[in-house]
Amino acid sequence: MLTTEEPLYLKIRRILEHEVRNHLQAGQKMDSESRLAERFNVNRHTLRRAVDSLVQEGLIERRRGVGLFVLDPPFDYPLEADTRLTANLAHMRTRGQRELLRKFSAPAGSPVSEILQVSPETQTFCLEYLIRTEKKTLSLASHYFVYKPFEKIFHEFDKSGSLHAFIKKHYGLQLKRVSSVISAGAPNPDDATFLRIPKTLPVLTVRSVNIDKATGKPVEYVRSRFRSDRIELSVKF
Amino acid sequence: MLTTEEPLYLKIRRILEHEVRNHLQAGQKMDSESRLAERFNVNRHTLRRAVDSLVQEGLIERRRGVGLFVLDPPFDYPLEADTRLTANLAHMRTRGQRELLRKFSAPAGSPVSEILQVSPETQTFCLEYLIRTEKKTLSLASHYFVYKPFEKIFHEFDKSGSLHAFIKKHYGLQLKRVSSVISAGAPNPDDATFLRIPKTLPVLTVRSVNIDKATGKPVEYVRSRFRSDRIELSVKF
DNA sequence: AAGTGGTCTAGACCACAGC
DNA sequence: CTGTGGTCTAGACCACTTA
Repeated sequence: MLTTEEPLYLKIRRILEHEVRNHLQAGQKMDSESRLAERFNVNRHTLRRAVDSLVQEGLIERRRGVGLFVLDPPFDYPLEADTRLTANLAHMRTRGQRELLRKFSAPAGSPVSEILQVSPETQTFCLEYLIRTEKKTLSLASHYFVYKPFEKIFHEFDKSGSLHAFIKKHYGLQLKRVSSVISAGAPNPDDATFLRIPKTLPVLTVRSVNIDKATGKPVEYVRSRFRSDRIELSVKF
Repeated sequence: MLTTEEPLYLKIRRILEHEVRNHLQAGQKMDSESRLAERFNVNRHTLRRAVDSLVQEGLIERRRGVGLFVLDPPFDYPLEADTRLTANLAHMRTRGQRELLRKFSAPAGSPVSEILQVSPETQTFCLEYLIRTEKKTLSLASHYFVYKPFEKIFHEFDKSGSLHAFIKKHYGLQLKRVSSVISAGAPNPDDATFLRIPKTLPVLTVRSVNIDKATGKPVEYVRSRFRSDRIELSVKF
């Protein structure tokens, strides 16, 4: 079937890559593997190999039982950080819209309970936001509080205003960030999906604790995950 | 043939990886794919998939028409999530020995010249250190200075003391860090080699500028790259 | 229940390197 | 020539997601 030519799966790969980059939108669902195999008149294994290489390069994503999906193109994967946005770590300002992704309530569990200094069984809740500019996803922020006195936040806070302003207004507490810990690593699957990035692109994770200025007690635990291709963090001294 | 277990090719992969890492020498020829498939009682395609992943990780190499060969570096592949050290970003202290890797002198060039506020042709030099504890590599630090008044550092400074103390003693300058920018990404090939990490493990990069406290002029530019599996950064407020 | 991606088998032919 | 890795096909069953 071949005559010292380019392998079939590479040809298909190039066609698919072109379509993904130029004609499909990020997040869009693609044809299924069977359908694509039919279309190119190849065995599904051959088609699969082409898809493998696109997945490997982070252009598309497989979701088991669901289908193939286009990821955000890592076009702005530049050597230099000139196109990258800089988030100010001290104020944790990321210019961008905030969109509530999900909120849920659960027992504190292992990492959160120590940080908020409560027992692991204590009910807590979490507000999770996606931050983006225009159509570009930037980061994911998870805010943890103990449920007990702060349920008003869980039930009444809407994204429009400032979270800390809401807390000051309803609880009279002024929050203060005491420390942040910065790490880097592969995203967990959920985060990768929401941030629309391949699992090969690292995320910058910032974990910080906000205390009540008056009592010094921890009130809020924030875990933010930034796309490392679009965000860098700056610290002033 | 399967019972909700680990896929066959992953089991085989683990066995092969163990053999390659522990029982085979670098450069050694391995059994052929057919022979290995026979040995594990699997189809050649299944065996091939196991081999694929080892090739992918750079442990072995395929030579068409010849065979499989073990490659040189049996890099350790650690997932040391909880054993991570924390470096204090404010003082940039990383507990560990510092070892001079290389030093060189060259025109400032594109990124350095703007930061040190000199022309790109201005001669500068760089001291590069590897930081580690015991046998564990932690980070890589590159210190840039303009050559003009600071050549004494280049020629006389030895690793034993503190760099900033040396500068204060010989130049009467007190350095002050003004800002740091933190980013994450894949390591460049050189850095990966010195840090002894695979290209898939992200590094945390901190770029900071130290100015002369008196004049406010930039004196030193430091670029540090930390293994993201062993180091996280902490910032106090 | 239907459709999707994930794994595995069986067999075939090819291009390449070395004897 | 023989043996190697590289590609391709055909068909099967599985686990997972969604409706």
